[in-house]
Amino acid sequence: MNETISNQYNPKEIEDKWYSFWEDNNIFHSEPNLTQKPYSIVIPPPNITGVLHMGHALNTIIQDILVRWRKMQGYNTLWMPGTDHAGIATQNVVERDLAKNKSSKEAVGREKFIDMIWDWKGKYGSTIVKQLKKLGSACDWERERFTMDEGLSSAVKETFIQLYNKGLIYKGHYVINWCPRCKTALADDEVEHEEHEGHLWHIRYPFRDEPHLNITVATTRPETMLGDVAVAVNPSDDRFKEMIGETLVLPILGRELKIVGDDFVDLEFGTGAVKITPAHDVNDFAMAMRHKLEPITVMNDDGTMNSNAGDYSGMDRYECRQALVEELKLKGLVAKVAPYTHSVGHCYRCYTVIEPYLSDQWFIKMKPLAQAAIETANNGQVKFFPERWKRVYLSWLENVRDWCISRQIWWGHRIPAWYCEDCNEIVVSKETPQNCPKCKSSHLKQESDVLDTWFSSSLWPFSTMGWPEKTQELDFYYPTSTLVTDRGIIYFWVARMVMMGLEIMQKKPFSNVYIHGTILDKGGRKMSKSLGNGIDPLKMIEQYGADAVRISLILLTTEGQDVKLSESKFEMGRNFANKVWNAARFALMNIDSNENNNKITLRIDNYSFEDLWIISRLNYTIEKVTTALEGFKFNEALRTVYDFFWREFCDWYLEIIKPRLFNDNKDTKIQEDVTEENRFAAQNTLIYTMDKTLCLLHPFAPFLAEELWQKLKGVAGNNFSDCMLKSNMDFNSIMAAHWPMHAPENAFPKEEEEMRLLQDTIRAVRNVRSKMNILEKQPLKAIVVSSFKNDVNVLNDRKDFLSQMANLESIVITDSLAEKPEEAACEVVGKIQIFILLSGLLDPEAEKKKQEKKIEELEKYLKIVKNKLDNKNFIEKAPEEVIVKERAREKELLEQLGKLKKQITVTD
RNA sequence: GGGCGAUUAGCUCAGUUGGCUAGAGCGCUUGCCUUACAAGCAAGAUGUCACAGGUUCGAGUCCUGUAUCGCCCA
Repeated sequence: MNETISNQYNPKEIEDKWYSFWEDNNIFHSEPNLTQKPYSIVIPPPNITGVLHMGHALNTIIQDILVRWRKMQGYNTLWMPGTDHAGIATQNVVERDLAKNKSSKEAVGREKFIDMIWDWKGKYGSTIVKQLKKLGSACDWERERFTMDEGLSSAVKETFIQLYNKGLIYKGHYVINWCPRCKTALADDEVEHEEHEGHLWHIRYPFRDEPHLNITVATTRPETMLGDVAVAVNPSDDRFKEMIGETLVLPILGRELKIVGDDFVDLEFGTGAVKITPAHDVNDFAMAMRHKLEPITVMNDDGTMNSNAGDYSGMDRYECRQALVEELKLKGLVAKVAPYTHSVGHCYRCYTVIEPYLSDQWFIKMKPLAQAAIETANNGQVKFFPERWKRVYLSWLENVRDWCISRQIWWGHRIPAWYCEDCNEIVVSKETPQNCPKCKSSHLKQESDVLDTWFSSSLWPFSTMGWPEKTQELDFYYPTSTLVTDRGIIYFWVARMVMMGLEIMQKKPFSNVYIHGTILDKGGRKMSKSLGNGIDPLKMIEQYGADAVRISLILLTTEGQDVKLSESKFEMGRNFANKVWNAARFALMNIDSNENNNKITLRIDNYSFEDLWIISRLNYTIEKVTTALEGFKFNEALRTVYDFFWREFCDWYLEIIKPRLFNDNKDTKIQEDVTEENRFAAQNTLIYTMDKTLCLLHPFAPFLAEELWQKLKGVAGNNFSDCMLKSNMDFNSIMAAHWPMHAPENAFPKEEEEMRLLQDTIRAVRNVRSKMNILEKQPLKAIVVSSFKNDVNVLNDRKDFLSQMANLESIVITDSLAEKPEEAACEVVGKIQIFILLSGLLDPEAEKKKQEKKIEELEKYLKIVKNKLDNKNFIEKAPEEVIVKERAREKELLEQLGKLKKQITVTD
């Protein structure tokens, strides 16, 4: 007996140990090596403000599975980790701290404020990294990057300059999405739309020359009317077309407004006449440009009304709305107030209602970049899993507008542009310029805006590998292999990485994009802080172990579908981990140490039937798991290992081989048949199967797999036949073991077929036992009848096997029975009939009823099968193999029924 | 308004190219503390595959439509 391990798996005892072992041995790290095949993944960099949630956990686990699996397959694997500076989010956190002390970023100043954020980052910015490690992430931490570190900042500047010089970046005066709380511009996709039940106000605008007449316009945001510069109607609208060119008077401010004709106006909306407020609406701005109208901005950057708003100046936009409507009502200018549901944009960081706002911003021209990104997906160079996300990606790219990249915040990459205070020249440069290149003035002022955080994120796949320097990493690992992410950032991040990769590197950033589902709560709602319905992965790791969390999540996640999660679901993973642990415990208790084993040379005939069976099942499992992983079907891969390990290896194989292992126990049946070689063959198969299964399991449950693999290896030794794989590294770790290979010579279909027959027979006996309330420990007498000679032969060969697994004291196997045994319970399964002799225990009435019920059931099935076979069309059109199958089924059913009916007659 | 996904056992979900007497986990019933595991073992029960049409020898699977729920875009 070898080292005994606890009879319950305790993950806490081993997880940190193995993580340190992997880190200390530098096994997560890789270096470019042109003789090897690369496999690389860049992590979606979590925000430094982030705290690990279930979404991160799932995302991380999937990447870890891929990385560990490919590493075992012999790829030179890089998983590039890092974090994102998260401009607005991080700035908000530090601002909130300041506010607690009655201070503000304005009070401390830009430079000091940025220092404070760096301090904050130093203190808390690695929280999430530590949490990722708890999950077991095999990231190359030596290469960890941060979007604001020196190298990445250089990449950002370089990219900006390249794009600017190519005319793909420009500065312009346009209506953008403005968050009045964050006081910054946002990109279109950073605005979240939500249906609001608001109102549609119909407001009368009188004609200048005939004040008793008016045109009614409809708006959901009446406060913006203060910025109106015209009223537009559709030129084909018979109601209004005669009025084009006439002049209206804007109520309250008295501004004169021309009526213009524009096709854009929707005849159906509101009254058919719309006010034009170019400074506060994107469409109005476009119309104003067409009609050469000068925009008038009526708000400040904090959402209060500015001096153009007359008496309303200084009022908050919503106060203003209310007051202004009151005034209009008093003046009799409100024609109608209709309830109106419309979509309202909110800031994705603070959920404040977005204000369309005219301002000076920097933009990237998207059309040319998008075109290349579209082609790359269309020609299959970048593939999506599941494929449907390709369409989502494409539809965004096809309709994308120019990307507003400037942000009026302080934390981020400052735009590398300077303005000459003398001649207004814009200088874009990587280094701070000393003089204006145009007028030689030294009065240069740097642009105060920073870049959208997603700008730096879009460079992530190559900036992390050292670009703009020429590095070996870029040569070897770029383009990366797979990107794993959530559907929520297909626009923000995935599409932009493709555009930037193609533009800057002239190569796609990755080949595959795997989009996983979103983790929801029990009721199918998104997990969120405000709802308080989140499940903390760290708490679950603490409670169940990291492997249990990993196993459970993967078992629950079918390709790309959302996952409804509750805490109790983690029991599934824990129970499986415990099962694996205990199987290994069994192995450790029942294998000899390696010295003994080395004395014996095994030949194929030392192996028993069940050894070949489990080797064959394992072989099949290896193929299925590998294929599933290749298709990103993680759930199917793990489910396959799970079913094999539990339902075949543990439930059957381990039970079957017990007598061969317990050779010092004289009570065990069929002891005398066990030779030294045969016993060793069982041990060898046991170890072999454990070894390979742990390898298959390792990407999913790395801690457990490593612990048990090391333990078994410690006992079984390196030279234990060929069952243990040599490490491809200088030291031993399952991380460096070879991924098991499917091999045709390990398939034993005959044994698999025979095992099915045996299992059916054994289950039938156990079934009788259970129905008759006979304890397992009580041996039974059985007679097995089959008119199929092959079945009889197989069963005869495996008599001991049957006796052992069904606890039979005697067993008779025959191809026919002269008469039905007295007082016997009968089961019919497949082609065979089993009698269990139960003198004095049997209730003949109950037995008869049971048989009748069975006959009824079988006749129902027979009818279905007959109907098929009697159908001429079926015989003509169905494939041969299907017909053969149905015929066999018919034959079997007839056989079963014949036996059962005879049975009844005899009983009567 | 447009797009996508879901609807299968009490619950959570699998179900590849149509061949299905529709599966798993949890829960439930019965019996077991059997020397790896009670986080376990053995045996079992449970379904108008959302609905309505259609294609087909054959539909949970393919097509059309409807309903409900969810997500995204405008």
